[in-house]
Amino acid sequence: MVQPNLAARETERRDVPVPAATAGAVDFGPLANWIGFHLRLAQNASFQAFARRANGIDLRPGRFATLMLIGRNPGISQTALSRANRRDKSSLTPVLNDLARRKLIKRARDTEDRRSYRLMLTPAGEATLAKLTECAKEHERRLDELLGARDRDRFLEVLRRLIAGLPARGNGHSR
Amino acid sequence: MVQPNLAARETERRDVPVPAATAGAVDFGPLANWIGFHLRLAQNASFQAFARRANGIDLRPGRFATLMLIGRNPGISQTALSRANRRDKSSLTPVLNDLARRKLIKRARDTEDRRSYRLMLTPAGEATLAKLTECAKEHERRLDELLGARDRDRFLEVLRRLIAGLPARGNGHSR
DNA sequence: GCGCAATAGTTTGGTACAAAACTATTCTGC
DNA sequence: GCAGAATAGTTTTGTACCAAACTATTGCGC
Repeated sequence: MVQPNLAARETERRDVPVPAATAGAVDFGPLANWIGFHLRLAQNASFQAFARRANGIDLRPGRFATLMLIGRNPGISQTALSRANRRDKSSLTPVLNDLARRKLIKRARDTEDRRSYRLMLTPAGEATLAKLTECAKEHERRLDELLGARDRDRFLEVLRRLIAGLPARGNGHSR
Repeated sequence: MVQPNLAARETERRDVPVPAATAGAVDFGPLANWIGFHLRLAQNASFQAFARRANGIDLRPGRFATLMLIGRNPGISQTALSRANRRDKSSLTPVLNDLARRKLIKRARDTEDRRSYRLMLTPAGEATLAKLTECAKEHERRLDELLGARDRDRFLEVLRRLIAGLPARGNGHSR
């Protein structure tokens, strides 16, 4: 807990004015109780744990939601997908290019509105999605272990409240 | 509940053989109940809400934690800081360069170990930190409104459990 | 002392994202 | 029908991050 001085090892060192920082403990100040900070850490930890689990597969968690949304909504447009996934549509272009290059999705021009694409999974995409879904289920099971089923539900509900209640980019007043 | 103003206004388009995707509702499948997905959305929303609030100031939320940790731990080294902030040390270099360029922090070589720097705030850095802290307090108050004080505490506790329980990069045994 | 492992920080290369400017197509008012 | 607004997607630019390779300094074994 409280540090033995690493200075004392040597013979008498000079009385250096070392603050706690250099030793073990770091003072987080108000950070220690702030939601935002912990949200970042938790999201990060969850993301990395999932990525580690899905390591055998060639896709990272960011792509997973994309694949799932396409699989569940065949024919969806890029704009609708980007809204559902809460990512800017411009972020989607390179992701979809990559997924198409790997033959996991197909992009067909909409015959009625030739501006849009209609996205859908290829059989290979379905298979990859199934594998990732399995990884995600295990991941969620791990989270359930950590949280317990009852806490988990409340936790999810609170997350939803935050998501709905905080003004996202254009939210609050559409222009 | 959460019915963002999608383009649902003009739902009655022509009699296109449209799957649900193109119209208003998107099927999220299992995503709708997965913690990881909602963590990402919540973190994102919180981050953006904070950034919006701190708009007058020239610093974004990423820098805020850095400044706070330096302010609370004067003389801290870059490595210790990166560990506390859970960011790779290489990410820190450009951030600190920028903060130093703006005269918000000072970097002094440690006289006893000339490899390390000892970081501390300048008076301008203290002032900026104070302003940001005020923004963060308001932000947290907003979160409290959304969550209620009781839920908030449980929520924070659950976040901590996640952070501690999920294997971070090198985690499992820190030295 | 001398070499070698460990440590502090930087550099390089790559990924993921957003915002704004751009192209192509469709819709609306008249 | 045609000018201009709206919409779908792409490109460009800039930020934040990580991981691995690198430099400089320190500590360790002998």
